[in-house]
Amino acid sequence: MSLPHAILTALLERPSSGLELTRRFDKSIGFFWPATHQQIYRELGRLEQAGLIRSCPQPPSRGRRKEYEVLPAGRAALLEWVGQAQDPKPVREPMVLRLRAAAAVGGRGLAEELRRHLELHERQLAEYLEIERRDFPAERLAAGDRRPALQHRVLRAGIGLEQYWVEWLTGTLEVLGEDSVD
Amino acid sequence: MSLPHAILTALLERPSSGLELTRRFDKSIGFFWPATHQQIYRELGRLEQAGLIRSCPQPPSRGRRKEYEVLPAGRAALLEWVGQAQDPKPVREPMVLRLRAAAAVGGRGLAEELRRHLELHERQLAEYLEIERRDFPAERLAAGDRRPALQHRVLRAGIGLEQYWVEWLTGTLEVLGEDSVD
DNA sequence: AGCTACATGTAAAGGGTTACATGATTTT
DNA sequence: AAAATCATGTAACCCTTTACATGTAGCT
Repeated sequence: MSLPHAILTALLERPSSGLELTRRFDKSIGFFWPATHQQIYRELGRLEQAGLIRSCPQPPSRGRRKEYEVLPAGRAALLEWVGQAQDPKPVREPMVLRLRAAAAVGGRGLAEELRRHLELHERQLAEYLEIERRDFPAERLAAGDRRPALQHRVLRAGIGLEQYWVEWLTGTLEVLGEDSVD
Repeated sequence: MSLPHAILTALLERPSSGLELTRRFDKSIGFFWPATHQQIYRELGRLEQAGLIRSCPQPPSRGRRKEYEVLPAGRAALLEWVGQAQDPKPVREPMVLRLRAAAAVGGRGLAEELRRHLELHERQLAEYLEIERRDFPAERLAAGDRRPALQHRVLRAGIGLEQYWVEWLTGTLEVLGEDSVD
């Protein structure tokens, strides 16, 4: 049940239409919870029916822009969700599986894939670092108000994860390169 | 399409019945691709129909143990999958979302949740390190044959990820603790 | 009027999760 | 024989993914 709460958070940060939300997801919240426009429209409908958000009172029609904002009940629901006990989502990482499969059956093409992934993760890392430079310059970090500090921790989670994969992939390529893989 | 290949890998390492596979998943492959017995039985049926595995020729009946082994076609399919181009799975991490929601709406209960997750990740890390001590003692690492080295990289992925979450959660708790969170 | 971009939505397929159902085997 | 346990399997639900469909607005 993360998507509806991700949407509530995004709408609290700024009221938006469905497509606008989709685009904002693509470059911020979506880093930790990606969603397509289909998912977002469906959830917007449910959230509105549940009375947690509302669309601006306009005659609704198919192709017309609908702007949503969070109602007090939505804010309350989000606040409750924040403190709920929820176990961490289990990891699902196919690349690691493929390495294990390669250990069992051999794998000629794997090194190339590892290099490709390394490049993808390096690119994502660079994007995160660029956002950090732009949104969290040194002086703001010293200021000590809580909100930017928390948002910075969110970004830091992404940075650290990408750094980790870069490191792991590099080390794995070294091991793989030590002798030819049949 | 990772689950069928995870199962093929496990069956190559050792032919097993469905329930046995489920238990083995719980303590090795499942660390990177968890699966319940329902998923596993469903996939075993599909893999058998596809001619990638076979069950020992016994009169099949509902409650009787069925042992599966990989056929040559299955090994070939796995080998092909290993080298295929597949983008990394996008991250989905609710805890990071919750932190971002807390930045927007406040969050009294979050610190407790962060501490609970910290403990869970510390426990998982300890389990991985125990496995490493048991299965990859120093002398085997020096030997230089490839297969254990690759399997060690798999375990190392888990260790590094858990270490990372421990570090991130610790740092986040510090930021959160600097002042009270409303 | 036709074209393009914008915006919302529907449909179908597949995987994961949870709860439940049933047959076989072992234990008491 | 009853109970507990092992083992396989069904069913329903939800979420995600992909492809497609429809309506609106602005421009030429």
